[in-house]
Amino acid sequence: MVWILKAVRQQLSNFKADFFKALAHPLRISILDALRLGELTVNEISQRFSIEPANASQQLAVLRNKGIVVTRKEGSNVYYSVSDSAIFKLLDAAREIFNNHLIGVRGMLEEIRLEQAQTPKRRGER
Amino acid sequence: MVWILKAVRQQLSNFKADFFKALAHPLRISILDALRLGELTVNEISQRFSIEPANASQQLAVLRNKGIVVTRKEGSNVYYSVSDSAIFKLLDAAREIFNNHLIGVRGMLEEIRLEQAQTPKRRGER
DNA sequence: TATATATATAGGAATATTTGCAGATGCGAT
DNA sequence: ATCGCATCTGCAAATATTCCTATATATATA
Repeated sequence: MVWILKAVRQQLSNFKADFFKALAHPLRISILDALRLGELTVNEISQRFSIEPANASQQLAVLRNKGIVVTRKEGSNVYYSVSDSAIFKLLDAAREIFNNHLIGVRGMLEEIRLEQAQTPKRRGER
Repeated sequence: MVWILKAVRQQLSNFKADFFKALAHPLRISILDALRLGELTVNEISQRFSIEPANASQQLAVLRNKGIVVTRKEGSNVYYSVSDSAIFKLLDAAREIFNNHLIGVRGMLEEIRLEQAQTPKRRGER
């Protein structure tokens, strides 16, 4: 009957992996950071990050399907908020790891430099 | 000059996302859990999880590229260990979230059920 | 009722990831 | 030097994800 334990452990790993997969997207990370200050509607998020409302709704759906965010409907608006402050604890732990080891900072600066060199931004552009 | 801040924030989100992406794999989650008790060689990991050594090495390379694990070479063996105990803090935070909300438990049971019923595969089911 | 707004979902093309396997590399022993 | 072992890397097919467009649904307003 040991195979049951193995199967459960494997399934647990699968679901932890799915959970991290939900976090493994730049836009979704940014959205969660924005939700630190409180709930936001799809429209507000789409405006804040200059993306299509459909795209915002899609990314929020990914977070919602994993239970990371919850919704509250008011009129025709849907307010999204983080379901559990432990989520922020997790994000803080991630930040601590970044601070400890400066993972990828050199590469990050390099990428910014390349990005600007490829598509030079004009003055006053947001 | 505001675009610099935006670019930095976006790059930070990119790198956090890459970090979570490295965690977003069942095998890599299992490997990190196994590394809680101390360092392991590629061979030990491949035996413990019944996978090809090449596969173990590949998954460890993903973790190594993100600085999540570090290596120590001794003879022809390479010992892997977690680089920062904050990693375990993060995994614990993830576990707390799971315990708080039982994220995906319904889906987990569902998947186990489907796995058992996989032999007679049904139409229209994912 | 019709119309506009807010959100959700379906489909598809472009892109990225996973997986297993073959070959390459490095190291110790003979 | 060759052999055996441990590890790493490259390749390619299968699979999954992203992002966009179009459409659907629900709600408020005129």
